[in-house]
Amino acid sequence: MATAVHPAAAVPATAAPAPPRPPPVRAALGHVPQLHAALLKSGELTASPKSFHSLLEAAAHGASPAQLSYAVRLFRLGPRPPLSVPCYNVLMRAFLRAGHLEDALHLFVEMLDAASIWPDQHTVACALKLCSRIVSLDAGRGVQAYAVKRGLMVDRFVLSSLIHMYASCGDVAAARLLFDAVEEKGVFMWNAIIAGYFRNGDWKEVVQLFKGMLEVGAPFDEVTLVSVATACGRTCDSNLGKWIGGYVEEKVMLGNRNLVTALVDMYAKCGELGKARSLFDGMQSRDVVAWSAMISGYTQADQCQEALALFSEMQVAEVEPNDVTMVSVLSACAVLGALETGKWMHSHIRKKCLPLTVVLGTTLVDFYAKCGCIDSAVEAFESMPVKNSWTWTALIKGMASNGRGREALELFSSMCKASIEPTDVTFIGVLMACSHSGLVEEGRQHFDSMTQDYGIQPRIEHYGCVVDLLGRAGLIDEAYQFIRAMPIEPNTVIWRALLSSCAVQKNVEVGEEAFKKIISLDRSHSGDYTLLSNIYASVGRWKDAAMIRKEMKDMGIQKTPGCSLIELDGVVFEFFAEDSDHPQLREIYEKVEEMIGKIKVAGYVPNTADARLDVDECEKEVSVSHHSEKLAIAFGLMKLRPGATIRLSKNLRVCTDCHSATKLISKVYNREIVVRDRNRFHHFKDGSCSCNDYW
DNA sequence: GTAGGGTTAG
Repeated sequence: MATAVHPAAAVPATAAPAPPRPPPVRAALGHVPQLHAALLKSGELTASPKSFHSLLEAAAHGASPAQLSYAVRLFRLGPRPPLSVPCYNVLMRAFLRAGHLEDALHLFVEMLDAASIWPDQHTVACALKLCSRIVSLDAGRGVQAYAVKRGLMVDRFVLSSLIHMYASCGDVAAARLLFDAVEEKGVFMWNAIIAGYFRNGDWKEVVQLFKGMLEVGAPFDEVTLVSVATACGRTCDSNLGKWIGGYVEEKVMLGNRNLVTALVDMYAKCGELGKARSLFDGMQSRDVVAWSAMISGYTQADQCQEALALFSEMQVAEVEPNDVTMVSVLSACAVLGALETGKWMHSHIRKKCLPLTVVLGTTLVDFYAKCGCIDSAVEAFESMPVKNSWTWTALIKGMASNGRGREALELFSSMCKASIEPTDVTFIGVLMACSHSGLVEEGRQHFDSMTQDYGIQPRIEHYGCVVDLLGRAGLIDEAYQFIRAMPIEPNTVIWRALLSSCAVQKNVEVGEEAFKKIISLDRSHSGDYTLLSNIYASVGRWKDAAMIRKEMKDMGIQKTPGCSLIELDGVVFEFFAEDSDHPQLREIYEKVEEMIGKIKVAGYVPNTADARLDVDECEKEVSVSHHSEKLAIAFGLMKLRPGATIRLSKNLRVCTDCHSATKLISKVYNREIVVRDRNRFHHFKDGSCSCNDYW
């Protein structure tokens, strides 16, 4: 092998001694031109390939575009010694670092074409990185073929880069084959393979791999922990998650913001909101991702008020929210039915020109639909540049729950025409549409078509929709037979759907049967007893009705407290039945009395079937009048500007008494009232409801 | 001479 001879060594001994020169140093950034000039002047630049390489590297290492172009001129124009492979490598790395992928690619091709240049393991590692960046499996395979031909597959940098290339181009299986074949795996390889599974959302495999690492004592670093902690959150593996949390605290890694954010996310997803929050509060600096992680933690844990409160704090801290943050806060608004707050979020999105991504747009559609503003939902839907099956599904479900079944079905057929593949959830929306609008035949057809035309196996939720569809349409026996023929074991949701249909249809026999089934699975749900009792009462079997209520009382089954939410000036107020917490309770009760008095004149007769059990008969009327909805409506009448729509959302289904009362209130007070219950919307106007009393 | 990470919807 030829050895590069330093020109100084070739100088005859008799010649005058050369002045002492500093050894080729890597110049500090910014001193490149001076170094360049010095080397030119001494003649070393062209005489010493090593010096040229150092200068090139010094120039290429700089971060600025000016320095990179300096390096390119040095490389292309010279004066310089003949180019070596390391020089090419230096420039290629610089192109990659600067994100000039095309230039890097051209340089690589140039190397392959040059007669005297043989790309080495450094080049190959670089080229593979390039393939990962441009996500080109084909190019990556080509580079691998070259590496094999040149016997470079023993180099651990080449192997790591190759594993990374396959993993980031989506071929995790190929990455895994290579990975498994390597005996001595370093952190790079472990992180590359973990990142591959991470990218594919294969959280379980990420966790498995890490457990394997711990077993064999493989090395890991903070980046490994970020991926694994995130995966623990997604798989709810709180044991491993806590182990990582403890490790991070012990090893004093809490200064790593990404890692702590991953832990915040992990704790929140494992249900440890308190732990997540204390980590979050202890962070030295919180960027938008950290805030978003904590906010989404609250939203996903159904602590929506906390999510919105934290968003306010984020604004006080002057951290600009991004599209991801807005997704979480809008979902929170959707859950709370906080229309005004959500509208503010929407205008904020517009004002800040945040990108209307598919996810954000879908969240907006869902938000408006869940607030009963179906027209705004349609507007948001139409404004989206890109929609996917989630977007269509959100609107279909929104239409369905707002009682616009026909339109939901039309949307579904437009969706199919647009070649957007429906999913299992889409069909839940379609079946809900049929069920809420009494479209029995269409429902049957869609249910069959789902399996036959789309190969989607019905889940228990789909069966539930069909039971609901048949039962509410009065086809109780068919619904019952349908349940008996189900290939999967019916759960309480299925039997409950049947029971509530029986309550609507006053069917004692099947109702008793459904009740028995429910009790055998879960006897703790107060609503079931109420429904059966109501069925008895509706056919005049008062003794049986009373017996069921006594049974419930004896067993100590508590009614789930009814809760209604109403938003006023961006603040969400919560009302519970017999609420005793509100500062203006007296005025609210007076307003309720006024309301009841006025609607009685219009024909309202209290229905005490849903009254509390622990009061005597004459108090029941008062008890019913203090249902959370009536308190919230009274509050709305007191506080909202005249004529404004009263919107509330509640945790249970609307009871019969509140339903008939609200219809009359809408007429007597000439107000639109929109109530979202746990299943659907009721738009009350002029004494009638959009559900046509079918709910 | 190597790579890499955290937040989002029906």
